[in-house]
Amino acid sequence: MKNESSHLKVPAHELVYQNLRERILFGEIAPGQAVTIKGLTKKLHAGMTPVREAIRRLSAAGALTFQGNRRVIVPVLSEQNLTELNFLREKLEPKLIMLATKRATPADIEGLRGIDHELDSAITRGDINAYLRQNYQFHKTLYKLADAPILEQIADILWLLYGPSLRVVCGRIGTLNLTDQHKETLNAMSEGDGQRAADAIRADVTQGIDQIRHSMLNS
Amino acid sequence: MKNESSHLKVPAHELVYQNLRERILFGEIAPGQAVTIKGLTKKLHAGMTPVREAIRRLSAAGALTFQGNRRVIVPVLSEQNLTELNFLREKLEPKLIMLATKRATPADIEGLRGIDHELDSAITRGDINAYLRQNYQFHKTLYKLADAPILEQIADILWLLYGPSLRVVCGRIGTLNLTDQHKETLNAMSEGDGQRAADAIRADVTQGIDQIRHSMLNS
DNA sequence: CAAACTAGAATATGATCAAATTTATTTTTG
DNA sequence: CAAAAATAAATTTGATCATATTCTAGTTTG
Repeated sequence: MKNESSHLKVPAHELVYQNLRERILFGEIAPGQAVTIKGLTKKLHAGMTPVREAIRRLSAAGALTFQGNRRVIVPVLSEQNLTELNFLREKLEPKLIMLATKRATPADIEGLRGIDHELDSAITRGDINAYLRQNYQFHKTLYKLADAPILEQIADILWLLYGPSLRVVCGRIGTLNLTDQHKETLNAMSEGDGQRAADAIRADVTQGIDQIRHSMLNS
Repeated sequence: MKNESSHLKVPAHELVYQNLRERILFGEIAPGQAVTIKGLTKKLHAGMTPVREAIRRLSAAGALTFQGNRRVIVPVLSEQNLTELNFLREKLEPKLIMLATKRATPADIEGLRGIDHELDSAITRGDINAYLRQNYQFHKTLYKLADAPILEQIADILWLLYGPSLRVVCGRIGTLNLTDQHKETLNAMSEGDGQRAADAIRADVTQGIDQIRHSMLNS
């Protein structure tokens, strides 16, 4: 007899990982800020081993970097880093959208509209945290629809590199100046026009990176 | 004072990571094969914590995957995975070559010719292990020349996904049927013709993936 | 100014406990 | 009775922690 899908016990190291990942992804730990093992064990009420493993996973993804000695920080993006990120996201996201468009059901698209609506609401409320989470959620949902595990894996990694800086930008310029191409993307998707959806998302990506780049210049 | 070696203090977890990474990258641990913590502690004469951390890092990169329960294996690529890998490598490698071409000195190109020569030698000797290492070395050297850390990071991850299967192919068809576009790449580079170098490397990439795909079909 | 000291953080070990797989044993059933 | 199924014991492996050791950086002191 197998134990059905009853109680799936999630190990501590996994929980710590997810917790820390979100803190980084949504800018709770700012770029440049150090992360210590001791500090996390206290903050997260976890043992040393789980924290250690979570840090290793995130540094393997580039979300944390070793600073020479034994210090670990959330990396600060350089101008060149942004160019590289833009290059990759500009190729990846349109591809993922095209795959997603082929597979999306009307219900899927409806779900995406719901997320986008929450996103708009967060923008008008000026709720940065909700904006970041909904924006991520929108893209992440598309990745899952695309059903392309390796592309999704890489896209996730890129988001970990790019997310923290997005928070910095929003903290600086607020949410009101933010725009997105999600409506156009969704309209194209519901017509099954993958190419147009891809173009829209490419604009969305580049716009996001440019906003970070611009914000970095006058800082 | 530090008495003995003024060498850099490389932590055990780093050594274990590098060791395990190479074992996976060059197919010493075949796709589908399981990796256990206890097993590695014995084989590598290391403690549990370092082994554990190395496994986390590699599974964060996708070089190891959790198989439901608590079993960890080197993943077996599906047809679709190969398509995704090809898509990414086909974008990445040409870009890296173009960047490398801009920065390469004659000495750099000479070094690459040396590696390529070793590679040819390995092919004619039928030395699969040397072939895999020199082939990786060739590309890795180009990545470093490009001086684009994020692109390099992603390229490294892709290599971890694709390397193990390359070994399987070579074990099946030997090295004699292998070809590469490295000569053409190097000639183009030394003329500063990044576009031509990019085209050559794109052919190299696609050819490599196709060889895996073909080998997978009749297995 | 530099050598010695010190505090704190990271690294590493091995023990312990829990979960899962394997093997052995018993029970059921055709 | 033998084959299959179910159960129980044994073994392996993973998760976590407490503890010891090693480094690093900062401070004191000669």
